[in-house]
Amino acid sequence: MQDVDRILLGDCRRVLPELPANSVDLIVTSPPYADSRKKTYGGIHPDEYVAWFLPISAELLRVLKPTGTFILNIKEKVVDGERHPYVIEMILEMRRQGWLWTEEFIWHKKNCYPGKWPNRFRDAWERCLQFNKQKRFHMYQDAVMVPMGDWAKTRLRKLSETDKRRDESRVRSGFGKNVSNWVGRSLVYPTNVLHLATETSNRQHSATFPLELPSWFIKLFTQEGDLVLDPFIGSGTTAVAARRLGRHYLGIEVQPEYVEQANKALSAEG
Amino acid sequence: MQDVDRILLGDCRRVLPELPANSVDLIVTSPPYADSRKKTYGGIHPDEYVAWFLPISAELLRVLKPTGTFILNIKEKVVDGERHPYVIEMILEMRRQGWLWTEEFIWHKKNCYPGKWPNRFRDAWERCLQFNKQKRFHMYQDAVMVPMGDWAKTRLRKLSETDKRRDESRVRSGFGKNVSNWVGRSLVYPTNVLHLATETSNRQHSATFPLELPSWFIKLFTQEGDLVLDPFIGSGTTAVAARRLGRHYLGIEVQPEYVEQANKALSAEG
DNA sequence: GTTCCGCATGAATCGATAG
DNA sequence: ACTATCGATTCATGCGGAA
Repeated sequence: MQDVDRILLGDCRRVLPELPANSVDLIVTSPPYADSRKKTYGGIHPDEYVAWFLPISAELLRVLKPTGTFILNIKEKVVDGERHPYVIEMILEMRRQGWLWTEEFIWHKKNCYPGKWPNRFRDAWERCLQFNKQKRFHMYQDAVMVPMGDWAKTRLRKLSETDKRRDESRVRSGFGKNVSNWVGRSLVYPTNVLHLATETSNRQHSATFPLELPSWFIKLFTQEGDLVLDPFIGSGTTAVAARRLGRHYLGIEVQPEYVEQANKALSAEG
Repeated sequence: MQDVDRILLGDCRRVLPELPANSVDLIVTSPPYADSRKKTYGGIHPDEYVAWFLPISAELLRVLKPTGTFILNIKEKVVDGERHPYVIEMILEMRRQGWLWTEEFIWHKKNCYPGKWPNRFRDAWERCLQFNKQKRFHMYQDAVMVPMGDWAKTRLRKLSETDKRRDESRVRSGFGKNVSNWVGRSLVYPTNVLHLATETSNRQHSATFPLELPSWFIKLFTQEGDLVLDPFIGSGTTAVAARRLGRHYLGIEVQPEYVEQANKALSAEG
C-alpha cells in the first residue's frame, strides 16, 4: 500500500505488469477512443482496437481484487455510416478472458455535442460496462441513493422552505446513516441510467469525463481507504474524485503533459 | 399493395416468406424476449436465441426496401448474475447477413420495474437497434422535432394551462409542418435517447411497448402511405400507431388471442 | 371542471424451496 | 447438482373516486 496515490508515467501495457495481483478494489477508466488521440497510443484503428485492448484487460483482470469491479466507459464510433462493432466484440472477448459482464450502465449526456446530420441524430449516451471477476463483489448501494421522483411534489410540500433547503443539502452530502434515518423513505435507489451533463468548462483534455461519473462509481463500489485504478487517467479526473472521497488512487498516463496536469489538479485539492 | 392493413395469423417464420421482396418501408418490432418458459414460440432459451432469430432477420432483410429501416427493440436478460450476450452476438451475426448496424437508440424507461437486489439496480433502459440495407435510407427528421429544453421555462410561462396542454398535444401529434412554422424556433431535433414511460394501466393492452415508441420511429422513417411491418405484433400496438399516422401496416402474430385483440383495437380506431 | 390522494400494476431479479 | 416455480422486494405512472 506504499506505492499508491500517485500518477505513473508510461504506457499502461508496460506499467500494469509491475502492479501486484489482486490489489485493486475498483478500476474506472475511459480509454482513448478508436482513432482519436493519435499521437499517444498510435491512433488505434477501430479494426485493431480489440486486439490492442485485450492484453490490457488481461492485466486489469490480474490486478483487480476478486471482489472488485471494473467500469469501462466507452462508445463505438461511426465508421462508414455504421456503428463499428469493436465494443461489442470486446465484450465477447473479455468474457472469454474470464470477465463477467455483470451490467451495462447508460450514461445519458444531458448536454451532448451539437450537430446535425442527414441520417443520424446527436449521440447523447455512452456505455459504462461493468465487469467483475466473480458473482460476489462489493457494492455499497446506500451511498448513491437519490431523492424520490415526486419527492419535491409530495413530501416536501409540507416542509418549510428552510427545512427543504437543509434537507437537500444533507441529502447531497450523502453520507448516509442519519440522513437515511431521517428522510428515510424519501430516498430511493437509482437505476442503471445515469443522467449527467458533460463538463463544458473542461480544458484541452479530449476525453471529457465529468467528475460526477467516476465519483458515482467510486461511491457505489468502494469504501474509504480502498484503492481505485485508472490506467488511462488523462488529466486526472478519476484521481481527484477518489481523493475527494477518501479513497486511494493510482493513475497511469502515457503523456507527460497530462501527468503534470493531473498532479497539478491533485495538488490543488490540498 | 392490396394485401396490407391486416394482422396475419401465424408464425412469422412461415408467413414472412410469402411476402414480396423489397416491399416494406419500415420494420418495427419487439420480439419475444428470451425465456426459459415454453409458451409462445416454444420459449426460446437465451443460448438458442440467436440461432432462432437469424432466419427471421434474413427474411426481414429480403422484404425490406433498400431505403427502408429495421428497428429492433430488445434487451438482454440477466442469466446467472450476468448479462447474457445473445443480443450483441445477434448484432454481429446480422452484420454478417448483410445488415448495416446504423445506430443504437436508447429507450429510457422512466417507470421501470421495481425491485431491490444486492448486486444490481433496477433496469431502466432497452435497446432500439437500427439496421439498414444500405447507407442511404429515408429519414424524416423534421417529423420528430421536440420542444427546446427551456421551452417550458420561457415561452410557455405566459400561456395559460389550457393553452399549454393544447400546445403539447399538437407537438405530440407530430405532424410537423404547421407546428414547426408556428413555434418555429422552439423546436429542435431530438437525440438518440428516448424518454418514455411504459404503459402500465392500459388494461387490454398487455402491451409492453408504449404506443409512443413505434409512433416515433414511424414518423421518423416513413411518410404517409408507406408500409410498416411488425412480425411480432402482439396486441397490435404498432398497427394502431401506423394507422393513426396514416401509414399502411402489416402485422404477424402467432397467438390467435392476440390477433383478435389487435383487430379489436384497430376497429376501435374507426 | 380541477386538484388531490389512494391504489393497482408492471418484457425484473434474486434467493429459497421443491422436484 | 441442476432446473422449475414462487415469494419478496420496490417505485413511477395513470386511473378512478373524492373533495
